[in-house]
Amino acid sequence: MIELSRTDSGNASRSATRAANLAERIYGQLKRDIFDFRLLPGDRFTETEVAERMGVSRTPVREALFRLQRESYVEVLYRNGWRVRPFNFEYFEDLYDVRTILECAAVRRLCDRETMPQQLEDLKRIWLVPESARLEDMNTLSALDERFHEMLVEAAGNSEMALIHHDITEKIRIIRRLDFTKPPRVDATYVEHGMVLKAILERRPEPAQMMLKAHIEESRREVRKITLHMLHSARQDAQGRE
Amino acid sequence: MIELSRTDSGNASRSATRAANLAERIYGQLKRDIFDFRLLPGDRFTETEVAERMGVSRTPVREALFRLQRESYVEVLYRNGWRVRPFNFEYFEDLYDVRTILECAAVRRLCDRETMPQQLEDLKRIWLVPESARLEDMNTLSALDERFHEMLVEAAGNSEMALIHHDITEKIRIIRRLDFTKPPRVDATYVEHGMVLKAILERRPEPAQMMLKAHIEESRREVRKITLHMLHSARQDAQGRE
DNA sequence: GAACACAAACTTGTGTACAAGAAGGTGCTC
DNA sequence: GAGCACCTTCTTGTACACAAGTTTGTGTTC
Repeated sequence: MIELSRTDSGNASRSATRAANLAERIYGQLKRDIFDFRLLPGDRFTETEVAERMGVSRTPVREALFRLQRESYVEVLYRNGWRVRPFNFEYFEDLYDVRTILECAAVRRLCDRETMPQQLEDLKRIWLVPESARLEDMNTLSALDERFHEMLVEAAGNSEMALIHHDITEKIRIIRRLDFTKPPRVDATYVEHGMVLKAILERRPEPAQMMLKAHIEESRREVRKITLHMLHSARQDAQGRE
Repeated sequence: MIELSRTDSGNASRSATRAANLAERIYGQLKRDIFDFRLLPGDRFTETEVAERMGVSRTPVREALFRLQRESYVEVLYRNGWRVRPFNFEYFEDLYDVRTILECAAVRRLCDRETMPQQLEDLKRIWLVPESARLEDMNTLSALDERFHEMLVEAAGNSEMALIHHDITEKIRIIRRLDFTKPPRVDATYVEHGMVLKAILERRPEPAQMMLKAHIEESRREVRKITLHMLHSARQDAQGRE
């Protein structure tokens, strides 16, 4: 089976299961609420409200909220409740840019190495496969795509860079998933990832960076188109529920 | 007077003054304790201990500690106290690398612009001065050096990149200050900053990046030498006090 | 009817009490 | 004396009570 593990201290989908402490569980739950648009950008809520809904006291709720605040998902209004941070497209654009910078730097470093790290082998096994062996499940692919980019950076060997990149990945996941709603992008992803990998293995940093950049740019463009529509319908859903 | 303001939500030296809430004050105080080696890497302590010393309850102390944990200054041992994270030189090396990557990317972007942002003018007024007008106070220079690099990144116009770079700056400040303990480095800093600025203003990205890289590398080398000695004597001081 | 003062209802910030669990010392057994 | 079980002590995790301050609605005045 494919190994994709990571220390992963902030994954919204998994942190709920291993609930070492309440605060972490609340953190995961809130994050998922935001990601699944149950809590919409701009929505206001109070600590007591969350505490009652989750059946715990305010203490762990506050701890979770402070973490989410630090990660800029929510903001506190002095003695006046909390708010899910409104969508800011410039924010995501900026994050995409930083992501590109870091990944390109990682690729450059990889090409400079004489021996390739294990991660590259793992990636080859996943992405350099015949067309018939390509996966089709959107959720799996979305997760694999994330791991492709993260593992590239991890392979470069700078843990702090990998950590920062991981944080960015977490932050843009909320809109990035939308990239995999259309099948054509799936095939394109296989092709583009494959080309990047080959360029790295052939130690050709310039083409590798260029293709990686183009690939991210393509995905970003796709997401940009979908997000507005998505947000709109989520708002309508929410109104329908009221 | 020179304007160097920044939103700056985590500066150890300033956050204590404007104590909006206790948690922030404790945060600043603890950070300063770590920076000034009153709390040494590896030192263990408890929440109650800190709370009593600062004359507050555990609640704001915990909030402050969680922030410091997230910024990887301290770590919690499950139901067994807290510890100042032991010095890890690889950690600082990695951060220096990421810093270099981000600043080089910023410089590249700056060179691509047709009009230069205001920040560049400010930096010129500080660093492109005759030798006679150079400042000599180490603390001021250390702060100005930090702002030079931060402002370069801010000038590039990507707020998220600037934020990440700012976080890194905060994290390496504890050892970076040591760079300004020797006068020769002061002169070198003036020369090197000046050269970088000129190269940017002349829209020559390659030399600009190379010089910036060399400058950071030089500073890193200097710090590397001093840190070990510094840490050693801090440990001896601490033992003498016991 | 409009504007202002006031009070009631909430909200977060902080302090405190108690619960769950880890570590280390103490006494017992062999 | 060595090893083990137990218990005390101390730690963080959580709940809850109260303080400080904001908002909002209501009543009064003009």
